[in-house]
Amino acid sequence: MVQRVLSSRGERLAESRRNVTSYDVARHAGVSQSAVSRCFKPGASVSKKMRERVMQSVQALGYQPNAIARGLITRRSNMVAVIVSNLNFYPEVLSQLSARFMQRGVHVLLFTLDHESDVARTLEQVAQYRVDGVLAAAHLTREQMAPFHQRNVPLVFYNRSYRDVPVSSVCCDQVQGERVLVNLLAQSGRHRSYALLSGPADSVVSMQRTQGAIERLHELGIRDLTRVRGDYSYDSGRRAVHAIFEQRGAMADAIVSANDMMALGCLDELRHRFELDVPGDVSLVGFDGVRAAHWSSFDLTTIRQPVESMAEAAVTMLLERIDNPGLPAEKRLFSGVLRRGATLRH
Amino acid sequence: MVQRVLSSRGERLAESRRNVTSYDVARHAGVSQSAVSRCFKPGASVSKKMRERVMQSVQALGYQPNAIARGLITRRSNMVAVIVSNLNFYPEVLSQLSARFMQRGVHVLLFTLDHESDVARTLEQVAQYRVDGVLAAAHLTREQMAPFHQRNVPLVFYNRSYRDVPVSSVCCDQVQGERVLVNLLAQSGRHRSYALLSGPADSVVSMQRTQGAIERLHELGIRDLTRVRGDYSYDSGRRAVHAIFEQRGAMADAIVSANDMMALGCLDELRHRFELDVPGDVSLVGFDGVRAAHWSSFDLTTIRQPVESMAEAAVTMLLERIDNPGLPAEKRLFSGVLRRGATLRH
DNA sequence: ACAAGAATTGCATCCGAAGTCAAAACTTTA
DNA sequence: TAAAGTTTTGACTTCGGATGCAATTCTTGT
Repeated sequence: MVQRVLSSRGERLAESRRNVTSYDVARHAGVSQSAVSRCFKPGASVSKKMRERVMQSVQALGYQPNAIARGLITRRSNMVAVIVSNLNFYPEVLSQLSARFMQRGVHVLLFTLDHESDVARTLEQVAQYRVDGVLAAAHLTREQMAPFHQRNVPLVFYNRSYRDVPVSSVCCDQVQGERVLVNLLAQSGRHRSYALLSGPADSVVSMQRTQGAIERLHELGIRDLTRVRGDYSYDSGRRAVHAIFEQRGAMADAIVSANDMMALGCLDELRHRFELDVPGDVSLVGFDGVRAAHWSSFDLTTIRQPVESMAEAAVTMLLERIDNPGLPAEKRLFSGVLRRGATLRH
Repeated sequence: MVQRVLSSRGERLAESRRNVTSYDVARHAGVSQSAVSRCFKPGASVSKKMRERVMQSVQALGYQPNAIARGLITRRSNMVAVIVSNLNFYPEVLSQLSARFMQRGVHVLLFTLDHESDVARTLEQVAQYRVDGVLAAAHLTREQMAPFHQRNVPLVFYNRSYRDVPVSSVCCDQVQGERVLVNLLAQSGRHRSYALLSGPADSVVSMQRTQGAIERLHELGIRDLTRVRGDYSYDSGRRAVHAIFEQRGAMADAIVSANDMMALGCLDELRHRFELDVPGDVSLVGFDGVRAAHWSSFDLTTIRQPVESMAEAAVTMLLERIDNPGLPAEKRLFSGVLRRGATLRH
């Protein structure tokens, strides 16, 4: 009962404070609705006098064009979906993407995925909002991509590439990056035993990094390699150090971590729990170039992903494809930038 | 010329692959469009037979209701705007908010603000998309809030409270948190000189924290207080240590930092540049409870903001107000949780 | 089997802006 | 000044789904 009363009051309120529409403006200015609409279309045929009159009414009434209605008729929502998994790990990526989209007047509908989220349902939602494009920093199966291709919705992946699928992507060259790091470790000539700390089994990025490292270690004829797995988190890095120790019965001379967070965990555990010196006793390399890797407690040797360039490229690629649906898929691969820190023995 | 050809091809494509509409489904199923619409409205009056027939056609044609069109007629976009400043600092907040909104079937239109972004323009965009509500983890002036109040769009602030404005907010009690920290420092009885490291001048949160600390220090009769200012970043924390040293001619016994990031910068600079012992020579406290504060290199004493509870509260408050516009503004204040680390002398 | 009532369905209209096209209002030229 | 050309303007339709209401179908009771 109370509920009813409240909601009816709400309705009355909503009724009285209905949003100002282009018709209201038209009436107020004594012109047609079309005229009002045209005043908001850049490059439309409107006389100065008309534009002034309309804008005056717009000001007077506080009119704001309804982007929803506009989207319906133009079939352009002016929104893109950004799908990210584990937002916590790489906040800079989203931050960069968002800023760049906003700058170009495109709005971001954000979808975050975690292990418990229903990907299918999420993608359904993405489809229902008729976004103009999708930027995915998350893994999708081919079946999940298919609807976008069918509906001709441009799709660009960030740091996920699908070898045999003609879909656009912007990636950092994980394999090459790891090779550079392994080279660096090998060059010092002071490491006999290596440990490789991978990321989650279902992460393609981790797989590529791991593969790059193994490949190069193999080429260099390095046999003493211990492999452990983490989940990209700092804590799993700490645990990994114990796993390595238990597996070998001693610590490795060099640890190659699939990302920075885990590397930092390793570093802390090596120093504070094992009381080992890095780089004196153990060398350590990471991947990503997160902020904390630069902190003076760590000064990690790592490969920095050129996030700014990658974000710019991804945004540009997506918007180009929105404006021009005929463009073919394209994969852009950026090289990571080596950052020499102090976690590597010379 | 090429342009023209391409775009006309694009149009033709778009024409042929037009999205499936409810009319298409209706025709395919031999029923009316209303019937199709009703099948997607929970609790609508539809017979089993009808629903089956319609759903079969829906499957066959791959129909997805157009959320834009629905939003136009229902005046409910089912989207909320989330406005955040400096996304990099508190990724967990956005992550929590996004997950909770998604879980309740509400979509997030993300707006990020930085110092160079045009707030007015951004808010205009928010208004044009007719979002059902706004969750702001950023500072807005009263004038900037006004349009939302006028249009009856619920607005909830995260960690920004406006003393004299009747607007809803969910905050962490900054003042009380700082008082707890100062008490802790004072209790040890080993600190004579204090330094207070504030955040940016335009940050209300920083002001409150600073105020809480000063207030309590004053009550405790502590006179030896050096004040410096940072910008919340790790690097500014490092610089602050130098500023303190220069200002006093010596290091302070205790440093109260307005956030964790700066505290970590201080910590690193104290240890590695000044070669001082923390907590042996200097005690240090932060605020926020970011991940890195827990890392074993730091083990910072800080106040953890209960992000999960706060995000849940903010989301709930906003959605309640969307469903029931009559609800009055409400301010919820959560206490921070003291985390005793190892940066405090006993 | 039929009337009364309940449940289901379809028609018509609406949401708010944009685009088409022809009429109207200006310009320019002869 | 009239004719021809150009620019502006407004009437009307459209986008795709939701909803009030009347028409229809299905129940139920007698």
